[in-house]
Amino acid sequence: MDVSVKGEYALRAVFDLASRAGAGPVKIAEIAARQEIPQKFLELILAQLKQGGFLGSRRGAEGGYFLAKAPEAITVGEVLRHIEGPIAPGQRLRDRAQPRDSPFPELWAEVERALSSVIDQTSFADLVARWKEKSSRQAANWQI
Amino acid sequence: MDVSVKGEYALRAVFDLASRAGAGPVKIAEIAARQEIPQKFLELILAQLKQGGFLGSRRGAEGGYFLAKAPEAITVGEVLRHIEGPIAPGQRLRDRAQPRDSPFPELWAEVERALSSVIDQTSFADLVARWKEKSSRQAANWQI
DNA sequence: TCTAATCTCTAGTAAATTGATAGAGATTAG
DNA sequence: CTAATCTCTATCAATTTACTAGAGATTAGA
Repeated sequence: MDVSVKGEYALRAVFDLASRAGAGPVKIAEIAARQEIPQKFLELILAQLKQGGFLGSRRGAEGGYFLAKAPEAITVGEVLRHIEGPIAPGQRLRDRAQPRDSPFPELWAEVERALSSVIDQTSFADLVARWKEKSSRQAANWQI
Repeated sequence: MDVSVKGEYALRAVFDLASRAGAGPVKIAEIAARQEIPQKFLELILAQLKQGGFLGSRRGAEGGYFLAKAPEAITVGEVLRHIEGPIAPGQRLRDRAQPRDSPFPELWAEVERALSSVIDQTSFADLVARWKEKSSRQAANWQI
């Protein structure tokens, strides 16, 4: 019921790119350093995110990765589902037998709705906005 | 981000006992058969649930397991957390480095609140009530 | 007191998943 | 050309997951 390290790395990477959207390709090595992600591991994750349509890339010198869509158009839920597979609980036993009329499928549906109300409603533009908000408040405190 | 098979078995077992609350000990073999859980695996799960204070047991002939509290006093969240460990996301990297002021801790907190609003507010008494509701509606349909 | 029925405790284990690492190849800017 | 990057394929150790095995302890009832 938690998010894998890989999933969290993926979110951080997309966030990193979202906070630099429009400024050209960003090198894997830069993202790895800033977000403290093992570089070779990050390479695999970025490739998977590209294959999922979230990122674009350019090879060669001055190459790197960039968002394939606007930050407003990418949600946390989409990225997480693409990296982690189905997020909803109650899936592991869905193929196996389950006793006739159990109350659990309904419960899992409720859980999924609750989860979705957060992760599918939060875009990377939202995350960047909140992060800038917080940074500026901290800066204000420093003044005092 | 899903519930383990073990976790779902645990919920089913507690549900099974909740739907028979007050009627004396229930044998592992019965629960295993009704809920379609491998018996030897279920034994371990029930022992863990007992150790968590959810169940009581009696050994020997006519022995079995029973709820240690009223069904109203046991929530899905409690059982799940006891079997699965922390349910909240964003925990895997909590010890390792994370970049200064990231927007994710706040996001994980939101996710946890959303999750909690379902699993910590749903008791096994609720589950049994919903299940009886559904059963009686189905019975009504059969009449027609 | 016997005995059959149960829970209990300790081990073990095959398969899958996780979180990486290694290195050669393809592509591009300058 | 060449240095800088992304890309592709393999490999791998550690951990977790979902079980199974079997002997031991306890209890109800005859």
